[in-house]
Formats: sequence, C-alpha cells, structure tokens
Amino acid sequence: MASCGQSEVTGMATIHRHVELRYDPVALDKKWQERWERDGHHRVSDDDPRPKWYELVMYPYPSGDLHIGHWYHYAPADCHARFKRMQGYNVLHPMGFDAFGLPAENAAISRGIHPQTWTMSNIEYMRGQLRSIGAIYDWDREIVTCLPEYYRWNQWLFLKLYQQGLAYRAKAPVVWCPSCNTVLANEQAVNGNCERCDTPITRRDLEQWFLRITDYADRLLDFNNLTDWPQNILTMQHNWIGRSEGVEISFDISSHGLEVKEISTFTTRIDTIFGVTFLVLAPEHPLVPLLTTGEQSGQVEAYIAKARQTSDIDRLSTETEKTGVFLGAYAVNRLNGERLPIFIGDYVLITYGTGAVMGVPAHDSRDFVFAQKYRLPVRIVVAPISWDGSELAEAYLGDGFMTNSGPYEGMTNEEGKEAIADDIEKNAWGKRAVSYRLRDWLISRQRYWGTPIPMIFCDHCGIVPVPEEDLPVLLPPDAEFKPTGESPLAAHQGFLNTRCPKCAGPARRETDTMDTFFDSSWYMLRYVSPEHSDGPFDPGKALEWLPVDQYTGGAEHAVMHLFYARFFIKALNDMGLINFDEPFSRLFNQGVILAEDHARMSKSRGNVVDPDEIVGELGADAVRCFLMFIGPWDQGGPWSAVGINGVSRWLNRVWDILGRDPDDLQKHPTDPQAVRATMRQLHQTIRKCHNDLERFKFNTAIAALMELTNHLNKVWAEAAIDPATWRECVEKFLLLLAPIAPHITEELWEMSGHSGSIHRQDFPTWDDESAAEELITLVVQVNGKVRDRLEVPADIEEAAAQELALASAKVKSFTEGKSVSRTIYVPGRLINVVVE
RNA sequence: GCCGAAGUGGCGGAAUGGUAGACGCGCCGGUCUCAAAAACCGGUGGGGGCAACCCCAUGUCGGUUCGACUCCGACCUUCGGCACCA
Repeated sequence: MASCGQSEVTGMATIHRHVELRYDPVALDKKWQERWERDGHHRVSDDDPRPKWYELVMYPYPSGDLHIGHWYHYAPADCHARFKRMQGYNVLHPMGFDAFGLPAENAAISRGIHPQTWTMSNIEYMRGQLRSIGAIYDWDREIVTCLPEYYRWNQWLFLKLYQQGLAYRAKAPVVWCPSCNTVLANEQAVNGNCERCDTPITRRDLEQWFLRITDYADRLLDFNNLTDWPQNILTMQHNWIGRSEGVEISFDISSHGLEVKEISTFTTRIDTIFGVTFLVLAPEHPLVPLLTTGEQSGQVEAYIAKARQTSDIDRLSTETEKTGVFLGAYAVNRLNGERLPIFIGDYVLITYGTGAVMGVPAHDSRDFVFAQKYRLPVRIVVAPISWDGSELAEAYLGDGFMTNSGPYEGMTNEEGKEAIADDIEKNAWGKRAVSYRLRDWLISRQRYWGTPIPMIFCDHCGIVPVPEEDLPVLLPPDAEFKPTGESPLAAHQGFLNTRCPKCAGPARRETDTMDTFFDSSWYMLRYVSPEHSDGPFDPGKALEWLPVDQYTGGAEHAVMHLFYARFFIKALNDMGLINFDEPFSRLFNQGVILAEDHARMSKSRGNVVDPDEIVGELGADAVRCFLMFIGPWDQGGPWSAVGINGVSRWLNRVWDILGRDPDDLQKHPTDPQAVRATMRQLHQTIRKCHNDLERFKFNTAIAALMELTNHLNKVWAEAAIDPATWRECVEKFLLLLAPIAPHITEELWEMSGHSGSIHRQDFPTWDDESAAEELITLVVQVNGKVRDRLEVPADIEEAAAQELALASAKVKSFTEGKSVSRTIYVPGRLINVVVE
C-alpha cells in the first residue's frame, strides 16, 4: 500500500470521473432530502392503523466522523426498513447517539475541550452526514444519551434495579486499566489488555457497583424465543455463560482449631474424589492467612505479592507454568480420611466456583503438571479402557471404570458421579451445585463522562438511594478531568457534598459513573417516546412498538451489548414495567467493510475511504447501491473505488431508460413473444427482489434488477414490445429500485407524471403464472456429463423427454455400443441417461 | 489448544444435490471521433483442435450418489470467537 495519502485521494477522484453522469445525483440528493424533511416524510405516527415494524440499527458513538463502515451498516438497513414500509408496515427506524464514553473525556484531557462541547458538536456534524444517506430516520425521535433527559432514566432504572436487589455494592478484585485509570467490565478486557487502549490490565480490590446478571444466567441461556438470531451469537452467549453442573464438596480442616472447619471446593468430576492428592486455593482466598504456618509464611507472602503484580495477560495465559506454594497445612478428604497438603496457586481463580480446587492429577491436565512439578502423588481412579496399570504420561480425561475408589469400585464413572454425590449430600459434606463462568456485571467507572450513579453515603444511615423526585443527579459541568484513579467527581466539592435524604445530615455522593453499556441496554425503549417525562418510556407505546422486529449491528457485541440488553428486558419484565421477555426478535449481523487492500481500514494504514467525498461526486444512491452490491451483507468485503463506477453507470442507464418516450415503440410492429418474455422477466424479478430483500440478500436483488434493465435495453433496441408493456415494466422496475436508491427513483417517479412520493407506494407483487417459463433448456446428460441441450416446452412429459434425449445425435455418440440401464428425469431441468 | 465460519476466473461475487462462473469490475476487439475520454456493441476460466467438438477445472485427498461448489470423513489455509472456569 502506497503511503502517499494526498496523491491517492486525487487519484481516486480521477477514477470516479471515468463515468460521465447523465444526471446530477448530487442535486437530486439535496432536492429530495430537503423536500422529505420539509414534508415530514419520515415522521412516524403512533396511531397508524397499519401493522407496526420496528427496525433498529445499533446507534453510533459520536466520534465526529461518519466513515464508510457506518454507511455499510446503515444504508442496507435503511433499504430493508423502506422495503417493509412499502410492504404496508408502519415502520419505526430511529437514530440516536451513544454519547457518553471515554473518547470525549480523552479529548478534554488532550485538547482542553469540554466533553459536552466535543460530543455535541460531533453530533451536530454527524447528523448532517447521516442525513446524506437518505435514510428514513425520524429525527423527532432522536436520542442523545449524554443529555439529562436521557440519563435521568438511567438513574431511575438503576434505582429500580437497586430496589429489586439487582444492583449491589461489593468489594471485589476488579479488572483495572492503569492507562485509562478505571475499572473495566470483564468483557472489556480483551486478551488481558484494555479493549480501548491495549494496555495490559491489572487487578485491584475496590468497592464497586454490580448488577446481578448471574441471577438471570439460566434464563439468558434459554434461546427459545431467539430462533431468528444467528447461531454463532447464541453459541458465544452460551459459552460466555459457561454453565457447569457439579458438586460443592468440603474438606475437613477442623484440626487447625480455626473458627472455619472446612474448605469448600467445586468440581464437575466428583467421580474422581478418591484421586485427590492435594488442594489448591486461590492466592486471594480468605483462609490463606489463617492456614499458613509460620515456617511457610515468608514464601507464601512473597508468592501472593508476586501474583498481585503479575498482569492478567501472564496470569491467564495457558502457556504460563503452573506454580504454587505449600501453606504448611493439611485438610482431610472425608470420603477416605486421607490427609492432603494445601497449596496456593495462581492458576486457581478466586472469582470462579469457591476459589479452591481439589487436585486430581490423574484426571485433570492442570493438576497433572502441578503434581509433577511439586512431586505430588498421582492416583488413577477412573481406569482408561485397556489400562495396564502403568503410570500416565498425561492426565486421563475420558470415561472408564472406577478404581481405587472404595465402595464405588467397578462402577462406570458416570454411575460413580451420581452415587458419590448422593452420599455426599446424605452426609452433609457438600451438595450438587451449578457454577457459571459468567460474573456479575460491574458498572462503576471512575470517570467523568457518564451517568452519575444516584447513591449517597451517609455516616449514620449508610448507603441511601437518591429519592426519585430528586433525579436527575446532574453531572456538574465544571470538573477536573485528570485521571487519577478516582472519579473526577470526587474532587468536585459541590457535587460530592450533599445531605442525606433520610436524616438530612451531611453526606457524600457516589462519584463513580455508569458503564455506557447501561445506556444502550434499554435505548430501544426510549425511541418509542423520546419526550416522555413520567418515566423512561410510555408504557402504552412500548406495548405498541416492542419488541424490536429487526435489529442489525456488528457481531462484536455478542457478549456485551446484546447480552446486557437481554438481561435488562428480563429484569424490567419481572418488575412489571414491560410485558415481553426479549428485546430483539430478529437479529442480523452485517459484516465488515474492508479497504481495497483487503485489510481493515485504519488511519495508520492510510487506507480509509471517505464517504463524504464519494457521495459528493456520485451521489448517495450510487454509494448505497454499491455497498449492497459488493457481496452478501453478512460477509462484508473490500471496497473498490473502480467498482463503484459499475453501479454509477447502471444508474445512468436507469435514468436513460426512464427518459424514453414509450410511444416511440408504436412505430414498429410488436413481437408477442418478446412481450411475454418481458412480462415473464418482470414477474421473476419482482419475486426475486421480494425474496432477496426479505433475507438481506441485496447483492443478488440488485443483480436481478440489472438483468431486467439489460433486457429492457435489448427489447427497446429491437422495438419489440408495445408502449403499455414498456410503461408497466419501467414503472414496476422503479418501485423495486425505490428502497435501494431512494433519490433517483423519487425524481424519476415525479418526472413520469406521478403525484405523491414513490416511497408511499406498495411494493410490486408477482404471480407465479406470469413468472413461469414456457420453454426450457433441457439438459441431456450421459452418466452425469452434459452432452446436449434441447429447447423444449417447460411441461414436457418424461416419456417425450426421454425419446428426444435418446434421439440426440450427440447422445448417440456416447451411448453407441453400450446399453442404457436407466434414465433419470428431473422435470423442468434435465434428463440423465445412464449407460452400462 | 477448543469452538465457529469461509476457501469458486485477473478481481468482487452467483448457483432448492441437476447447464459452474449470473451480475458487476478489469481486460481485449469493434462503432463513434482528427484524436482521446465517455457512451454503445461483441468477446473474455485453462488446455487441445482449421472446425464440429473434446479434455481439465469450485483449497487438497478420499467417500456417498445416475449426478457433488453443494452432503459425509480427513487434511491444508484464512478469518472470527473463547482460552487455566476446576
């Protein structure tokens, strides 16, 4: 990739001029966008008698510039929404801004602009860019999450969640980004690095606000109402929740004379309980300081200190050697009375299960390497098939018969699991339990540009929620943004100091703000009544519009936004605020638009495509068409500066075709066969467009429309059809093209003498009879290889087809001297002659 | 390492188990032009043949089938996701 960015841009502009435009698309964009706006063409009424269709796109972050990736997301989605509208739906296709978040604050720090100023001016600019798409957004419904009218309802919802016990404060080891100086959600730590700035993350113990999403783990695992979601998203959510069934089993430590008499561990392999030869606790486990003997304390403390410093990327890597330190203490396995040494090891996570594991080196690969390193015994208790009693080279993870297992000897390990679990429960040594990989959702952020968490700390009353009538808790405009690790709000005395709502004594406000995923977890509800001031949404309107019928956005939100939104809707449903259980009925993930060099677009690579420039030259319709034409929407694909000329030329031809006077055709005799063929192709095209647009297969829909224009050009050149047929064809064609290219079709609709907008017309319908072929090309195969092609009536009978096939000279040359064993006939398709 | 998706002309891509390469880009030839661009018309997977035609070809190797880009198995490559979850 050449790095001379400047000359490349001019080079690209030259390429565009390879098409000489016969009409002025830029003028049309302006004319119609203004007129649609003036006429309130895109305003959506709540009292429309037609069935509703809520088509939602993931709203953008107002970074200040709409790039071609936004176009790739929004233009096809708009086409689909327009298509549904022409099908007779009252379509809500709203747009807004995900306006809180770090970049605004970083701009404030690096350039001295207030986040509010930066964000709002970006929004202002992006509104104009979004308008250039020509989409049917109803701007009266726009939402901007950083405005108090929106975020007060974040606070309101937070209070509701708190009342339900779904929001709580806890000290927890949290993911910390030392560069952003804030806590991150688990989901925002990517490969041990901060999602935003790529800095290796560390852990910190902090008092934080959490949402109890784990309470909903099982319900979030129920995908029965999500049959129209892509399977890969469901799989990701399934794995993210990571439900495992097992047993919590405790080991006796009463001999240590502590208040705590046992250590609890979680295992999915209780069948291996007789193979336990040691225990490992997470370094952060609360029993560690109590159990450590004086002799070992030096080593243990050093190990803990080191584990704290180790970045997550090292600690979580499967490559890292498993290390640990003996505490000097022992526990007893109650099933066989054995004494087991207790270790700490950083491969045990405090956040999963009970923070302690039973070490079964024979049947767990991690325990195996740990045992080897510290020379701990390895005892096989589930015998591999045809095991000869020799030692293992690696852990055996498969099934087998129980051995060295006391009363359970000889059972299959699956039977053993149940029998042992039963006995453990009978003796109250533990119980069957379910563990989840999923953690509660940490929503506290030590940053300024977010929704203040509406909580107050009072020395007398403890944690007191801000009363509803005191909302919103406004973000003070005059805060210092320097990231110190504490929220900037903590340094703002005016914000910090308040009165306790209960006792009216002096109190302090919570100074953390909310994760912006909180905002987007319910924004689809706000669009139905963006002005509503008695609650986050008008319940009647929510009832009317939701759930979202079609949601589109990137797959990168699989375990974050999409997951959180599902949780919110379930929680709100439980509170009786809404009456549905899933926010998005259908989900479609569009792919990623790549640069011409097939790499991801990035400023550093210098391969970014600027949509404004191309729209300013070729018009919005050409860009819309080309983005949809590149390939299947869910696959994404490379942009091509030359390729867009193809659709531009095509739109030129469309302009040309519609500009012809159909009466010119009267000067020539009409060919009835050509008329039938034309009508047939029209109906086939309508059918194909309908089916393809329904399923987001824009590329093949456009290809079919191109074929129709090619056909029309041909019959025009031959003057083979009559003016009435021509008129019907071009009119229906225009309607088919309308959702794809709204500006040119609106202009041509007006020019051909129609009053009213083309976009208020019905999408054309087809009938299969008119679309049916009269003649087909019957493929004749011999042993599966094509040997001849015959023009025959479409409804030809098998016997007749067989006779024709066998009579073919070409077929004869391949069957000569051989015997025909049978023929296979596929009606309307082919006949295959099988010889020998 | 595990899970998932995808590999088709020079390029983007099309094909309910039934004509592989629709549509478009690019390229080649022609028309128009003083010339070029644009536009329009025609051609365009590889190999062989004067030709009619024939052979080969959808990542690789097998399999199922009258027939496989499509279904099954193994492998290779690319791209996503997860990655000590006991």
